[in-house]
Amino acid sequence: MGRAPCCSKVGLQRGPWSPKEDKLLTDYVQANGEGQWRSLPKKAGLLRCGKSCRLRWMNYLRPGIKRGNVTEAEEDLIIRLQSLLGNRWSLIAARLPGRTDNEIKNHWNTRLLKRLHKGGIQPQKSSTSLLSKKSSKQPTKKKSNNKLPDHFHNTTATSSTEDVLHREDFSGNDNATVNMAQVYRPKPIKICSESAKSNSFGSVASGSTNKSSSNQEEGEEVVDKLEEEAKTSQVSDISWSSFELDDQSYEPRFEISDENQILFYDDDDCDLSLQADPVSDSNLLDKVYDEYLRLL
DNA sequence: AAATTCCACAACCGCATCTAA
DNA sequence: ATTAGATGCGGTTGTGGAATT
Repeated sequence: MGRAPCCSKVGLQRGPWSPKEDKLLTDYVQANGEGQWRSLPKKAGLLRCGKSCRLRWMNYLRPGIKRGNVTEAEEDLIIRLQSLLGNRWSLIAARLPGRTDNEIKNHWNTRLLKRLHKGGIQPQKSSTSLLSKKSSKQPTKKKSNNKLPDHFHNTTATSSTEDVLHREDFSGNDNATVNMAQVYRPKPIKICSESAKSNSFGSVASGSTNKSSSNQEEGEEVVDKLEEEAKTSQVSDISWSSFELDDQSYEPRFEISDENQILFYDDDDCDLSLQADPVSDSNLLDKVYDEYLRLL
């Protein structure tokens, strides 16, 4: 079904926001909260379209937004997540506290992409992400997932064997820009075999970006295998720290720390000190996976 | 110093998805 | 089941400043 424009553009202000407009919007949202974007401009005395207001608030005025100075750790995380998720900028942004999807997207398009190309690397597009099975057109958007508890936002379909990757709750935690790229809250992640072996520039170059269908199918097999085991009441026996496929053992690119944080790490060439802490709660992964299964 | 090109980023646009009537 | 409004997302464009010629 087609849609009419979100608002009539007649008489509306466009282009860069003035400080006065910013203040009007900030004051209104602080007083009334987010939402109702369509009616907000009128109520706030702004000659802007609701979409524009939402974008301005989300990307620039919202408290806790970090601007500029993207650290190497953050860049590395962006690259890894992009190789894993494709151009799901909102998902990637959710793992970088204070960063917005727009900023990450811009950073990727203007810097990281060029850097990768310079290195002869062909980053994968959205349609070829390791977690993409369907079309490249917004394959995993499931808005209902936002109704899940904050710490367990599921950003993909949960009613089938689709790829699953959970959004974490990072509110109030601002540690991810230090030396360690941190991801908060363990999220059940269906791991493709190749994704488990890839990371950053090197791994992107090593072939995870040009995944053949067979490799993708391999990853899906792993996912299916995990689910199959879970269905046969062997959940507690599933180890998320490693798994096997065709007599080969694949190590994940992350571990879950005792602070419920997922820590990405490299195996050789990473200079980001992304060392994994030992998992102190041996049942944590099973609990997380249980929670994931309940959602299914 | 002026003109041109490059670059980074803010903002816009169209569409997908959710939700309520 | 259908429809329309609201929201969110990703791709793309416009623009101002920096760098280069």
